[in-house]
Amino acid sequence: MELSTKQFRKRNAILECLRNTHAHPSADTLYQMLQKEHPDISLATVYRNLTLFKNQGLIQSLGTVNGIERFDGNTEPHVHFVCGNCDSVLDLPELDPPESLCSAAARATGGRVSGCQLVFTGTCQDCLSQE
Amino acid sequence: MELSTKQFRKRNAILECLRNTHAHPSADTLYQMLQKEHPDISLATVYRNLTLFKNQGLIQSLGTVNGIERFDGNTEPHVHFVCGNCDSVLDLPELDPPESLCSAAARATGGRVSGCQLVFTGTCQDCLSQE
DNA sequence: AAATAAATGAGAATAATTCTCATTTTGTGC
DNA sequence: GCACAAAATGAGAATTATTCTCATTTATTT
Repeated sequence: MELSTKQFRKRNAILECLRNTHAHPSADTLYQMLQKEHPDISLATVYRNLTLFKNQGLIQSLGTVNGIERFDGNTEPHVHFVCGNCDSVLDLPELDPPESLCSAAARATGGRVSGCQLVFTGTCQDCLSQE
Repeated sequence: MELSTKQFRKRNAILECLRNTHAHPSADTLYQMLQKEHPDISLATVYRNLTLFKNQGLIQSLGTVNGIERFDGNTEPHVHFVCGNCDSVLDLPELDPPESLCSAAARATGGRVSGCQLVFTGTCQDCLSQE
């Protein structure tokens, strides 16, 4: 049987697009990236499905950078760097993620710890060289 | 000479209020806290001065929790815990802040690292006991 | 193929934050 | 103390990322 593009839900396209980039895009950036392949996609659909994926644990939110939420299709624990100049987000696979400290954090709070995030901030290499 | 309340700028009140709480409040929460002493304060003034303090390094932003920015009057490096149920933010002074890893992060990125944040997420003790 | 359920598009609604501008307060020089 | 300039503030409008509504389209089930 033939599979036309239309048969694939846009939902899958959104997830794949996010998984295939290291740019840690916002909903709107993702929307623009998707328009090449899906010219009729709606921004609401992108938001809707990102929320869905988040709740399902298929993706993670990095929180907001300059008031805009950023997403990561890689749910493996890893460390991030955020450039305060150009708002780019980089992975730092060289550094150990702090998951091993979760139990200590749970002990300290008396609550349940389900995740953690380590984020460095500063100026990225590209922005530094353009000064 | 007598010091009437009016002589004190609201700016100072905002900074003091933030420094005297461990609640990591939002701008609006801070606004409500301030209204007892300053019934005529404006929400815009709270936002304005928080932005100012942030730029001056007098306070730090914790980023957003559920789309709302949270602030911390304590600029000493320390670890945070965010409850995903009640949105409360707790300090974890028991855990080592990750500042020592900044140089490794700078090496990994090739950029300049000016700060870092370690945040644990989960369910706080209070919310756990209410289940 | 009919009926039901799920997903989507378009635009309106919401809400946190920022902006504008008139007014008030503070600081400075006389 | 008084006139003037500079800074801070209040009130509400403007902005904007995100969510919601609902009619339509697409997928699934029988």
